[in-house]
Amino acid sequence: MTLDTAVHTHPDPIAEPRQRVLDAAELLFMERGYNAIALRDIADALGMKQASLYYHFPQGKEELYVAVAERAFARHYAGMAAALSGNATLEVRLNRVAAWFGSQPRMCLMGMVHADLPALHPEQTRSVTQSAFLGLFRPLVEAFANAQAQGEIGTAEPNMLAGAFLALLDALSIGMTMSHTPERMTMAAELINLFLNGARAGAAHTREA
Amino acid sequence: MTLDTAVHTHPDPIAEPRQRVLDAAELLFMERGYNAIALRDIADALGMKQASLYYHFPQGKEELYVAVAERAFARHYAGMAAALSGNATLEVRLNRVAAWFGSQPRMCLMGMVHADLPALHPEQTRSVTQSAFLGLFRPLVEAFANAQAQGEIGTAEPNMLAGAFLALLDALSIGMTMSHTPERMTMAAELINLFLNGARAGAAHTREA
DNA sequence: GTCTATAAAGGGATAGAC
DNA sequence: GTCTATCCCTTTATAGAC
Repeated sequence: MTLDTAVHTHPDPIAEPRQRVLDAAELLFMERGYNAIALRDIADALGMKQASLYYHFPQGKEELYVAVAERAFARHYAGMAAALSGNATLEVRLNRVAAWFGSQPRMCLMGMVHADLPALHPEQTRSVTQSAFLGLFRPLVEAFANAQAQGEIGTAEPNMLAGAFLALLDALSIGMTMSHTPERMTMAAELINLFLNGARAGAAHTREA
Repeated sequence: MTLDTAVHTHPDPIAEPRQRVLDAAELLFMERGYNAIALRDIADALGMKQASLYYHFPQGKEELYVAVAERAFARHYAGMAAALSGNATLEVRLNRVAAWFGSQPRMCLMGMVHADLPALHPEQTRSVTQSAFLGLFRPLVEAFANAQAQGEIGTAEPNMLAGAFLALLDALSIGMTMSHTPERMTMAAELINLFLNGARAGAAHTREA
């Protein structure tokens, strides 16, 4: 399966510099958020002047941010599909997802939903939200629903499981940034282990029964 | 136990208007982040002019933000202590924590760490981080370590458990904002149930053994 | 304690040369 | 494709009247 995604299907000579801009912008936007980053910061990272960015993204900052987000979620759509494919157990799949997520530029999902999306025009907010749903949330929901059908885990709401799992992945990248990480993948595996044991055992929202 | 915290020990006639400013600022800062909120927004919410804020917080925006954060974490310090006190099971305690957290103004912890703290001067970053640690993180770490000593849960790293639990609480408030909530506390209880089952079962970071 | 007025800086965006 | 120059709006912050 072609994991290098649908982004550069043919090495369009006009599309390549655009990717360089997106790369630099993604690092900054995803690291510190839409409001914290000035176009000037991105231009500096590229060794160019702020005004030059308007050649590549005539609509300015918001267009650039949306393009960054859409591209990132498209990449995740492919990466998640690969991570969740095949006949492996849910545990193996989730560890693949964590590995994929960790291999990507840091993305603070919670911060994005909380602070970035509200700063965009409503239509853009909708679009980016949809991409995030398709790229990250839905694949997980389906994986959990699948595992339930196989009896691998209990009957907890798949939407909740997906949300909780994404929250843990999100926290993991932050925890890594802060604490002097005791081997990233070790902690990911421990977290997944914890999560899966919970999903296997409990399930239904009744515990007083 | 006096849960109305150590904030207004004596109704200082000079401290009250300050609290009103902090209240308005907290709602906005914690809801959308440091960079997204202008002093003007806060002044508007208070029905006053932007310049007037400098009477209460002469050092300006950063001082105001830090004061908001410190006060919020001090409140959490008290609220968490109350929620985790007594002889109840860990499950009851964690549900009390979730209830407490849900009763407070929304605070996007992940977004804060990710986007707000880096925008402050290093010394302030340190101070706020410390308050967050004391108010939220450490109490949970101790609760988990305690539960482990009692054999209530397995031997997973308490730091990791606390981080994961906070991440879930964080995601819960966001999930509530987005999806048309199927009863907030129900979902909290389900999440805690899942989390606890995981903590009870697994524990050690060895699963291939 | 709050206001008006204004300085000073920052950041998004446009025009036009090269 | 990138630059310089500039416009203009927003935001932080200060000065001083009331």
